[in-house]
Amino acid sequence: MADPKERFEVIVRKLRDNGHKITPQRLAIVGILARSEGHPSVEDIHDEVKKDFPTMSLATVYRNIILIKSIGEVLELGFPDGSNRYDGNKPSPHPHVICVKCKKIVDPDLDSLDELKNEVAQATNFKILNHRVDFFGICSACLAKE
Amino acid sequence: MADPKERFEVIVRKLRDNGHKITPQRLAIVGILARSEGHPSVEDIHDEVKKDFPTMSLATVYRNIILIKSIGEVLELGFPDGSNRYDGNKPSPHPHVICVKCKKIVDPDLDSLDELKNEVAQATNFKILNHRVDFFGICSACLAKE
DNA sequence: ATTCCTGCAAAATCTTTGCAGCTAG
DNA sequence: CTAGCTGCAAAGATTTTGCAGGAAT
Repeated sequence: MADPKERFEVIVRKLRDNGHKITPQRLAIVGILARSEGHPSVEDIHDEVKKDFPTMSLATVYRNIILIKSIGEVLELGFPDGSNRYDGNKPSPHPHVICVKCKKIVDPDLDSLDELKNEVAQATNFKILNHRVDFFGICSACLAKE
Repeated sequence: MADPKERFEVIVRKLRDNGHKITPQRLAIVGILARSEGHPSVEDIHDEVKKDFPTMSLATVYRNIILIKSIGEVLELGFPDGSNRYDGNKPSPHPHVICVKCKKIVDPDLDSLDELKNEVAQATNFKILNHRVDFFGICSACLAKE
């Protein structure tokens, strides 16, 4: 996991460099994304930020997430059930392993991924720009409970 | 690509075996899914089916897709932009390669995928049940146009 | 000072549900 | 017959937008 403080500073600098204003609400949202503990949903972020800004509206959370997505500093993970989760700690595409029981999300280190990407490029003649690689299963803790 | 006729029969039989009624509307939807030409969206399916059943409602398309998903005979692909596409021709999870320019979707054969899956299981101690592997890029045709 | 941002509420999507009538088995 | 299916319309859920006041630079 990247250092949240460092991520926070990187994102804030990038926002500033792109001419966006640094408001307290925005900073609060960036702070949560920089940590991205547990890959929060929009609602999670809203709830969290309301502790400090009780009047914060959902719309503002959405608008800031769109903004931060647009500068490439948060990764959006849409799931089959329609829910979205966010990762601003490690915003470049990386594989996820999701427990279908407890919803825990793990970020594994995978050596074979580059190999797979090369194989795809070769097999299809595409220029690969991006990817989304997720595995669904049951984590060891939930397996033990059965 | 699997033979659409064969896929059609497999799906219909499975519906029948599970005690679902075989209505003309249902057959029309199954027929489109069995082909899944171009990985259609709900709207695509609705438009297509309306040629034969002008009164067909969107709700019926949704309900049948949910039903056919529940028997595991169609794969739902949700995309970052919120749109869903369907594949009833090859309903088990498989990698996709999507052209971000022309939206073409290609199904590559990838040898390294099993290897990757094993690596994931080993690295995380998860029991892997399912996966979603998509690559985004630019196809050779669109590359040539630039 | 100006431009951008925020909060609120309304709008826009997309998907699901309730219900009455109809149809396959 | 009768359980399940369809069409319609209304309701839900989630995300986006318009606008007026307010804040950052």
